[in-house]
Amino acid sequence: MAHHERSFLPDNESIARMLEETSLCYEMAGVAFKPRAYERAAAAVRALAEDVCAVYRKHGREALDALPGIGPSIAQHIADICDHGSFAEYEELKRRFPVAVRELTAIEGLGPKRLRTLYEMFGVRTIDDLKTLLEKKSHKLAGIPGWGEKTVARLREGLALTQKAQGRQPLGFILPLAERVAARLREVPGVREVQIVGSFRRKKETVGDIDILVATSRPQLLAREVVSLPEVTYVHQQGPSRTSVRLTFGMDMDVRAIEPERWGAALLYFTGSRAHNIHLRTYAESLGYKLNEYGLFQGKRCVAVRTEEEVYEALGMQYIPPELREDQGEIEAALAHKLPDLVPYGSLQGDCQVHSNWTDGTLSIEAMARAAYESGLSYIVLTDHTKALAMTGGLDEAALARQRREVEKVNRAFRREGREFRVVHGAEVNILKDGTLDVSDKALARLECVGVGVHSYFTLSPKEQTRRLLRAIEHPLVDIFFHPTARIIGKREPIAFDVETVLEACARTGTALDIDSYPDRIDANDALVRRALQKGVRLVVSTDSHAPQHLSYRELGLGQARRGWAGAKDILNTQPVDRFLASLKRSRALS
DNA sequence: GCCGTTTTCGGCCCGACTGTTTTCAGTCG
Ligand SMILES: Nc1nc2c(ncn2[C@H]2C[C@H](O)[C@@H](COP(=O)(O)OP(=O)(O)OP(=O)(O)O)O2)c(=O)[nH]1
Ligand SMILES: [Mg+2]
Ligand SMILES: [Mg+2]
Ligand SMILES: [Zn+2]
Repeated sequence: MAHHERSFLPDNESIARMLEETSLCYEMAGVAFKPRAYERAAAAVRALAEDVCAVYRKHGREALDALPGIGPSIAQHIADICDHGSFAEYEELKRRFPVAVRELTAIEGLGPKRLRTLYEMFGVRTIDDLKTLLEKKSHKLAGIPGWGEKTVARLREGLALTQKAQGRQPLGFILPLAERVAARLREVPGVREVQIVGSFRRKKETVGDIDILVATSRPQLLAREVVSLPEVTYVHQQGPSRTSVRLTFGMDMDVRAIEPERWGAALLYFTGSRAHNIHLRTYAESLGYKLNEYGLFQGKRCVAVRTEEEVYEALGMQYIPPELREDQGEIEAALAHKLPDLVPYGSLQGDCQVHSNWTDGTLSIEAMARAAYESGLSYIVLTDHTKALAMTGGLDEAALARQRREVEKVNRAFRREGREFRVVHGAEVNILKDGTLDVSDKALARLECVGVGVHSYFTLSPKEQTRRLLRAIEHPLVDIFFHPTARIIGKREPIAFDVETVLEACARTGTALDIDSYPDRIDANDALVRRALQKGVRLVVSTDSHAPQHLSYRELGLGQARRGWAGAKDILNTQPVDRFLASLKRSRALS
């Protein structure tokens, strides 16, 4: 085939969406098992740090086939997408169901089967079509089997609610709200234990809803209390064991009640992920067990239920930390007793990216340092912006020199007080369009730690962007590559570059990759961390704090590091300051 | 369509809530 190479390759997200659409169309068609296969393949594409098309171009179709959940057929489909923008089966399904399946099935209560009826009987292809049908022609639905009055009313409400929904939100922004609701539930009589579970417990970068598990002796009372919480604006469902509601800030909340004795099995179920649960249950079945939220059973006999540890143990596995439960190889690793020792929470000794009011931070260097000290750290790297970021009052070489004297003054104060804390003088230096930096080498050499980041020219071609990043990473005085994709969740797409090449450059030069923990950055994220570790890249965790309350975001960064299978030894700032400094590129070059 | 857990061919997680189809389908967690 004379295949002309497309210059703008589809990104992983759009490929994953095509695979999901295929899955939904097969569900509409009533085909069994293929939907799950396409759904798994979509998840595999999303879990990839590299562009799947780049993998295909570099390593061929076999490399796609080797990915878990992707076999020969879907590998060919992906190859076709990369080469031609689509694949035959997809086009065929879209001809049969020329319907906005993802948008329409996102409506609460509307799934593939009902959508098929709406399309085939009333020609509903879009949300607007559905609105018209429900607003102006709903009499047409009367008398259709399975479309009673209440069903139609629920669909109408579902549509309105879905349009008002906020969508996925950064974990760090929603966590305080979820904790407030959880605290209220702890006050309900009969309640023994309350835990926020689902994607919160797994520390996913964004959360789609709030899932709360409650151990209680009085489930009915709990349900009544849930629906009368002040934050609740709508009740989706209310049964003896599960209540589902919409909250004031546009998120849904699922509360699951369970008998206290069944805590472990229920926690396992409600923590997920769905893919992890399915895999675990399938494996349990192969051993002759049945696993559900009430326990692990052999016939009628309950084999394990009290704790998650018991359940994993009974299945012959190591305990799998929640952050790994994505069906990305953790079950196989746990069976082989080869899970990594994940970096513990609370194990950071320093914060590698902190701003002061010398640029766009809110506090003085000293005040920020004291806040960091109080929060339990023993050092921060002060990383104010440099001059190309004019709107932040970025520092030039002279200002950096003045700032150094201030840093030393603060450090002397800590020493005088006998407090084990120091400010490391660094900067967040801009990578210019051509990969050069906006500060002279002489000034960089005088700093103790230099981080670089992209703050401009976000939309260069992947080739240009890669060349730009390589030049910065290869600079001998650059220690850390900050927020590597520069994405801002909900606001700015990640920059496009050749991930493999850039990570190899980091590994080769000893440049550390940053996990920026600010909630709408989370950059590097889980997928990129995992790929970086496979390439031998070293990491740091930073908060990008501009105010003292941001310092606690470092635990989110650790959560993401854990999701990327990182251990303490992979993260430079789990070390005390001397060893941290000695492990930076600039020091290693000297020794 | 994928995969090796019993199986390279045969099986694919399991349960809650809703509406209305008197026995279950659809949707969702
Ligand atoms: N066994 C099983 N468990 C499921 C299924 N769907 C969801 N769960 C469990 C695992 C999920 O983590 C948990 C909560 O469901 P959610 O839909 O809220 O998903 P989750 O919180 O993982 O992600 P989210 O951020 O809400 O999109 O319920 C399923 O199909 N089967
Ligand atoms: Mg959830
Ligand atoms: Mg949920
Ligand atoms: Zn920055």
